[in-house]
Amino acid sequence: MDAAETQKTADFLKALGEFNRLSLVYNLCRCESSQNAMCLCDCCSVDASVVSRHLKVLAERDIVTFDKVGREKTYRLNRNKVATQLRELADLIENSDCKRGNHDV
Amino acid sequence: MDAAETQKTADFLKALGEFNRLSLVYNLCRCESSQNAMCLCDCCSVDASVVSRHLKVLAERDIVTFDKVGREKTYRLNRNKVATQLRELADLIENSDCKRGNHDV
DNA sequence: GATATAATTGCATAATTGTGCAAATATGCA
DNA sequence: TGCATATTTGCACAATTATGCAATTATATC
Repeated sequence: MDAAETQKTADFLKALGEFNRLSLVYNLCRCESSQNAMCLCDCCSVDASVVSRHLKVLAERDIVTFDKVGREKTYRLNRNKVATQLRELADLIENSDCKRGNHDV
Repeated sequence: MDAAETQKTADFLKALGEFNRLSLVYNLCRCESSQNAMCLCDCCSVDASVVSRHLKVLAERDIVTFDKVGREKTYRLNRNKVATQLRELADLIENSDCKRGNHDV
């Protein structure tokens, strides 16, 4: 586990680990179709500019993806990608143990 | 998903989402036996007081547990608990979708 | 072109967080 | 008791981050 990899995982977790950003994720979680940013504003009582910045952070970590349609940006959650990353971390934490067999992590 | 629950999950992710703390977790990951704090200091180049504080944060979120043996505190990773929390989040993100069947989340 | 809406950006600021150092506390051992 | 080691805490400070507001950009519609 090199430092760059560790940093990347930390950044991913940090992106999810903020109240308003996690609220946005949960909000997108409940919707099959893409949601535009203004719609997402409703779920957290902060300025639209703040939502914009939080969505940018989530997009940078590939937690959400967006399409630009006209003047609107519609966001959707990268369900599989996020779930996979979380499960990989879970597996690593649960199974890696040099004393129990060195699962080459 | 109420606000308190969201905050709790965010705090858990935030605890893991910091470089030195995640390094400590990875370090504990590789060891079956408990490790004392001084030993854990080696994995990140920061002051012992900093390690102490990071371990406190991890303990507050129940990511690690410790035993006090003499003047030493030995820490071990709550593998199952952490892995379970991560997997539950993964499942929620991957499966919850009101339009696709409302998996009562 | 004029106007309205969606989203971003610049700026200032408040709040939080990570850090190191020195001192304090707790424990073990001679 | 005196000294060494492990850990925590108080304090100051640097760095990061979250936020709101105003201005700007981009696009749609009249």
